[in-house]
Amino acid sequence: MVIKKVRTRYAPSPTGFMHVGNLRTALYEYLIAKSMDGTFVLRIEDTDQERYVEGAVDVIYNTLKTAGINHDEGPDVGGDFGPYVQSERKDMYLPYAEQLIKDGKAYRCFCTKERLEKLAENSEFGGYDRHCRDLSEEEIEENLKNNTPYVIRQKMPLDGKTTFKDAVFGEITVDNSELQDQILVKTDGYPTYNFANVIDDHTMGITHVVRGSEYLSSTPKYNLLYEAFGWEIPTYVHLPLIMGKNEDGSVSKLSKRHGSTGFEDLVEDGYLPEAIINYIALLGWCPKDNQEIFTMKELEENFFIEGISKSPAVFDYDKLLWFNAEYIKAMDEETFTAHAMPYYKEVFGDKEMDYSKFRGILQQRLEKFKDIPEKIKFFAELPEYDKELFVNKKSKTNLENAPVNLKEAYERLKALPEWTADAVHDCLINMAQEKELKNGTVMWPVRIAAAGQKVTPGGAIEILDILGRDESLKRLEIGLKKLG
RNA sequence: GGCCCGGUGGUCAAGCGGUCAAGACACCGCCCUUUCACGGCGGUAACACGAGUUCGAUUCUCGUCCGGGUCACCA
Repeated sequence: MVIKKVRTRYAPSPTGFMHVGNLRTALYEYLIAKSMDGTFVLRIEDTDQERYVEGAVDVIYNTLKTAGINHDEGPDVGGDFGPYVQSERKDMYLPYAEQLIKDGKAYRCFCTKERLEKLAENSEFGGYDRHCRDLSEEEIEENLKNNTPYVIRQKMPLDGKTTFKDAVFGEITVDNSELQDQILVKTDGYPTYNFANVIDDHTMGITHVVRGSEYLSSTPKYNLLYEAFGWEIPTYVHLPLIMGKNEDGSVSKLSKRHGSTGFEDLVEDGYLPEAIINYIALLGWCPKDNQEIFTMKELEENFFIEGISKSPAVFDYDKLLWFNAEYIKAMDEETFTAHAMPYYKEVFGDKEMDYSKFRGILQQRLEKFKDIPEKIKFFAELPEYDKELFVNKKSKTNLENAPVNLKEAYERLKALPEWTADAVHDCLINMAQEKELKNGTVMWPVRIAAAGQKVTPGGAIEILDILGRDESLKRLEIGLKKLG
């Protein structure tokens, strides 16, 4: 038995927006191919002339690239099955449709849009009444002669059932009477999505058709097409939908109204591409050992179709955020600083700072890089604050002892021969010991005076260290004045 | 509405006839501690319901209910 090499395809239409649901489909197609040493193909489905969006194809390229989903074949990289853009394959489809007409499996429909609209209004079920399915030769000839615009429809069987097998949902059977005589070729000569899809998948040798489960109910139509052509039916892998929470608590297919659902939006919001990929990989798929953090390479090695879930999954920003923080924590210094630099500049401009010290206080408490300015802006400028901040029960500080201890700390710090983190540390710790105070009783007022805010990344020592001697002492003086 | 699919804690999810029903996020508590965070430890919380099959059902079957998807000259 010859085992065919696995070929999957991602076939987005260029709308200028890359939804995470689509991205997850792309990811799974990629992973299915890679996990079986197969080929991943990118095909652009631009048969809808009216929806063409400038630059939309670039959005697809950029997204796939930054997400780390690299295609082996596609419009930009070529391949043996091109062209990879449907509009460039336009001429391929009509002959197939005409072949079907010849075989009695499709027919020309000359119905006007008006007639169809009326039909929809009057009928409970909607759908086409197969008016042109059995036109006489003469009628067809006449219409053709008059250049009456027509579409080509597929002749669905009127009775019986169609059964197909899906790799994740199992066997699904549908009554053929449910199936409409769907349009294969539009009046403008372009194929419909469904038709082009089948032709392209077959001619491109696609072995695994991976797509969202919203296509489950139209799959029998696809299969009837494959059968009509006598082609081998591919393996179907339908993916459970990604859902979004609505304001009223209900859920529905994730869409723009659920917030940032585009890959670019998410990145803009501060989520790292690796974190997004890692998160969506686990939305609807579970590894054998429950591992959570995955590199793309690990995903390629561990992915398996049986691990795909049947039930829809709600997109959870909290969990995504957790992944983001995990990825930040795992970064080496260079990577971290590269990501953080734009935000440092936002706060300090071109001023020289010791950024390695910022990494020290930030890396463990950052969920998104874009939170940096908010966290460190007090270094650039002492905020206005109320002296009540000096009061803290747990540290045993109050308005009576804070001025005393702060004054003492100030004097000791001022006398320090060198201003290093260690020196500051020893100085304050020694003071606490000598005075028989909790460390916190000394540290709290110092930190408050130095930072001017209750919560800070890092403690008193790190803050004094970064601030430097002059600025630190200046701020402590302000604090003393406030307390005095 | 017809058809299709799904239903394990708030969320993601293991499970695939016998388990005290994993784990992660979120939440709560304790510890660590110089605030916050990180880290460590612990806790609250689930098999939608009803029949049937079986010695035994979360697991298999059917029904009910709930949720979602789909019914275009859009993809």
